[in-house]
Amino acid sequence: MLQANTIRQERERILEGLTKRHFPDLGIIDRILALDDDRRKYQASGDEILAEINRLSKQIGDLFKSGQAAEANALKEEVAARKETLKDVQEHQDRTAVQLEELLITVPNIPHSSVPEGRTPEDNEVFQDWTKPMPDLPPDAKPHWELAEAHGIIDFPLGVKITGSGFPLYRGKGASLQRALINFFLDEARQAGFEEIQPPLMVNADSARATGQLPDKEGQMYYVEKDDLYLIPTAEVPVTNIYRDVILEEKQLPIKMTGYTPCFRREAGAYGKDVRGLNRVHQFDKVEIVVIDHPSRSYQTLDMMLDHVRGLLDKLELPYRILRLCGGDMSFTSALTYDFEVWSAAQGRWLEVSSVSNFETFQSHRMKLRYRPEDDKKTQLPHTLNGSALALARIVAALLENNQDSFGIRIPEVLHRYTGFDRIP
RNA sequence: GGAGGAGUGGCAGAGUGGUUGAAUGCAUCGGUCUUGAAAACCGACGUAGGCGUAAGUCUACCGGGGGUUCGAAUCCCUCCUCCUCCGCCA
Repeated sequence: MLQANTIRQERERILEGLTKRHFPDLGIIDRILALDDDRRKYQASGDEILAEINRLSKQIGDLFKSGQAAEANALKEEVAARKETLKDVQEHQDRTAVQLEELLITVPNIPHSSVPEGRTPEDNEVFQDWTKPMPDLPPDAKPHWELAEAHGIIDFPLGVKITGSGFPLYRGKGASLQRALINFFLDEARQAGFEEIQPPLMVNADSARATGQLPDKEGQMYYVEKDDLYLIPTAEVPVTNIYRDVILEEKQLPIKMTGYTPCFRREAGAYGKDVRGLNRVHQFDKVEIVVIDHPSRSYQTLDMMLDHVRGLLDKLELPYRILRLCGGDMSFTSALTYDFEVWSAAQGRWLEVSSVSNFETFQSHRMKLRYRPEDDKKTQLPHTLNGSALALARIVAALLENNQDSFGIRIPEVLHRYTGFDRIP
């Protein structure tokens, strides 16, 4: 969420940013500013009345103590009159504050200057293309869902039986491969200085709101009505919320965390070839990296995170490219996002396996995360960043397809010590 | 799930209706002293919002929300969390 103050001070930059996003309602900015003016006006007069009431109350107390009950009772009536006025002012103030909040929460983050123009995924910029050779597939190459079935490592129908579509069941070497990838990703993150976190897999509404899932992505999350809890769509939600309502010391920055969790996404209404096999599922495993850093360093940190993800994909020997998302395709909360896509050779398509973003102060403001600069008493908003490192299901899809030969599937060398086998079957 | 108790500043811990945003101790920061350090002493030390160039000043906040009252950390209602005992249980 943007701050009303920022909008007032940088109105032009905000308007340009929203234009780049193709945000349809630029008029909202001036409506916000008008509401904010109102809010301040109401607060000023409300505070003035409160101050007067406080003064009178003290006088009443003193009068009672010195036995002047009649004078005290006269003042009581004055207070009562002021409270009538106050009630009216406060109603206006509250209503204005609510309206302001409702508008502010609908304004997306302002894109970084490097974000390319564009409306749709086709407009995303290929930031780093794959220039090395693509996998050499056998003539009878199969898509991963057929390979998975042929080798008995993923059972989609069983997932349907037990739960429903989009909940794959991994078994045998398929299950081991999942576990191997998770451990590999976690070890790499730990070696890169990220603290490992095992967070709750359900969050309350406050947490979901803080990272921006509520209210804009409500339909994306599974909701447990009886306990008013949401299944997490990504570890980002619980892990970032560790620092909700926290004031950090500047020297604590950067804070680097990683966490493995299953992720649950409803993906309502999605069917067809895009969702075959592991391409899009309701439950998948992901290792997330989250960083809270000083605003002056956050874009270097973003580069560091890109390097980290590059390293993972290099070690897994998967062909990948990096996209810089255009203004129209970026998520609501992000200021700059890079997507990693791996080549899934048998399907002949790129699959998104990681999204690495800098949210600048958008999340920290929304969740009241601040830091205290060393040379200043006034708290500031740090930048928050996160990225997948990595999302499993599609990595597995690409791995199966790209590494198939006429006899089976070759496991990348880096995973051998985790799987305990080097081939499937 | 049942019964009882409790939630106050970074921590500990006073405070049951009237200069209490909140005593005191610890921690932290600045200073004096010291060759240096420690100790001792002096001082500072919450967050957010409004007004103001600033100094400053006003308002709100003692788990969350609501209420009583001229006035609430203090009384009432409600929710949440923690502790103890019982029940259940990976």
